[in-house]
Amino acid sequence: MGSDFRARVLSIVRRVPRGRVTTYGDVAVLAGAPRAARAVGTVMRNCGDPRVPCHRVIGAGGGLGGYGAFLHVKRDLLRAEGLEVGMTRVRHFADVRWPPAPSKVKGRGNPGSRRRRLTLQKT
DNA sequence: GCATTGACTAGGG
DNA sequence: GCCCTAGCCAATG
Repeated sequence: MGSDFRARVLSIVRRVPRGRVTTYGDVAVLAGAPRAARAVGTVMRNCGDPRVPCHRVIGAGGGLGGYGAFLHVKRDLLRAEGLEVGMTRVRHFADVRWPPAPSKVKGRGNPGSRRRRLTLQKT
């Protein structure tokens, strides 16, 4: 395997149960790189593994994200799994999200929580 | 080995 | 609620 990160990401995505979805950021966290959400997208693009349900990986907030030139296919696949998908968003996102948000665990290191101080530094 | 790109994310307007 | 900006990481040229 080229990169351990890539294999790890694929492993996690494979564990996503049918009828559920996860975000690039979540996969990145599970992969051990909470800031590598973008890299996760890169891995997905070159998943190279048909058994990896890369279509279950969507963007933060329920956005479909991307699927090359077959975004409509991704939308259809999610709908086929019983999910309500809008034009560019997945409905009931919080309900179908995976993994289920732990209530006891508070140490949730969100990716890029506060990387920037202010955007008004233009002066 | 450096520079650019991309299926990302959150904040601010 | 949509558009733009800033930062991070891995892959590709």
